[in-house]
Amino acid sequence: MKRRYIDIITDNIIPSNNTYFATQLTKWYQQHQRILPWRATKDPYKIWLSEIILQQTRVAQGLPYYNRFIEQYPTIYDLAAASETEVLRLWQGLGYYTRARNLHACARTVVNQFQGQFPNNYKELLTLPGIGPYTAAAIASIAFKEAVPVVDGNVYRVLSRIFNIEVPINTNKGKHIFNELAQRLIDLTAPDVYNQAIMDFGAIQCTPVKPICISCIFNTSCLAFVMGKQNQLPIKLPNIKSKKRFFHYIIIEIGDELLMSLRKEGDIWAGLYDFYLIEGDKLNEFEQLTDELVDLIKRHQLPIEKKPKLYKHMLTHRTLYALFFRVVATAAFMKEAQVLFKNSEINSFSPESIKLLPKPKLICNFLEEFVYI
DNA sequence: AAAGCGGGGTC
DNA sequence: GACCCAGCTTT
Repeated sequence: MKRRYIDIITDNIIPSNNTYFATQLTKWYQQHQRILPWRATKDPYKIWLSEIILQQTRVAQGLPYYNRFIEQYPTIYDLAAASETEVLRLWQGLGYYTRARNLHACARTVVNQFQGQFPNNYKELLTLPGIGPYTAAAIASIAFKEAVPVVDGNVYRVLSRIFNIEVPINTNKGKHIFNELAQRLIDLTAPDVYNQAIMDFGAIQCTPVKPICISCIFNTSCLAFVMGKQNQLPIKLPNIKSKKRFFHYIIIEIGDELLMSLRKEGDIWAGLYDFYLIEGDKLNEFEQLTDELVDLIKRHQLPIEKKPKLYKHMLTHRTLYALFFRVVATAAFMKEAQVLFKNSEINSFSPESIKLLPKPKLICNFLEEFVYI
């Protein structure tokens, strides 16, 4: 009988139907598990919400957001009935805002096409917006006890160390091997407990830096620890270098209102509000900016106030440098400026209404520092 | 396969 | 500064 390549590799790591790992892990979990609000329920809505919030996000950072979302939207019907802007405002500060837009879209899909009930299996869950392989496995196993393994950052780390797997985790081959191994290790009778156990184990014991090997239940069988290389695993191909972007914001004041701009899809902060933005390949003074609105401001001879602070805003793969220029508009200026805004969503907002708009952290920082709201 | 997408914590 | 976090989507 022909054996698949993947079986030969994983057979070499661990025989199929091995239960030692799951048994030990579950025993550890019963003593050390974290008490988290989404664990006190089997409501797929709450489990789904927690999983979306926790994508690339630490529990400590996501927890207050989870509580606010449950308070604001106790059921999926409440979430589906909200506006996308309202959902983004509640998501403000958490980052990766596509998650919030997909969260909202998914709620509406479940309400409109699934009668308000989440599909109860991995394959169907995978078709919903914002639900990928990890999240589908988490919901299917935790809410519906389907025996599909979760493979997240914790699982890559725990398995790569215990079984000394040196295949890079951010490659298709790596993903395939870790998935295959995880499928062999999962407790088929309690996949919900097992999946949460391995993630808690990664978060509490087998941490990214300085894992607590001294008290680890696997410290006699963990191949990485035995070889003293737990800090070298998992292997990850190097990330791309961080690129710089240079933002020049023009803040246009009309009376006590400010012009705010709704950011479009296809760039960072889609769906959030900032100011009129001129991007360049370097930082420029106002006079050097080549832009229609700048020309208009010059023609009307409106005074420019350059804010003294240069903002340096670090994202994972971007470093943003931002300068802010303030202009007090006249009626004549605005009449001409409206023409330039015809293809954008730029409107004036009072300080009170600006508070309610979803905004990037950079813009929040600026507004706070210059006491605009 | 590679790139884009946030913000915060930690060393 | 580098790395990581209960990853997903698009190209």
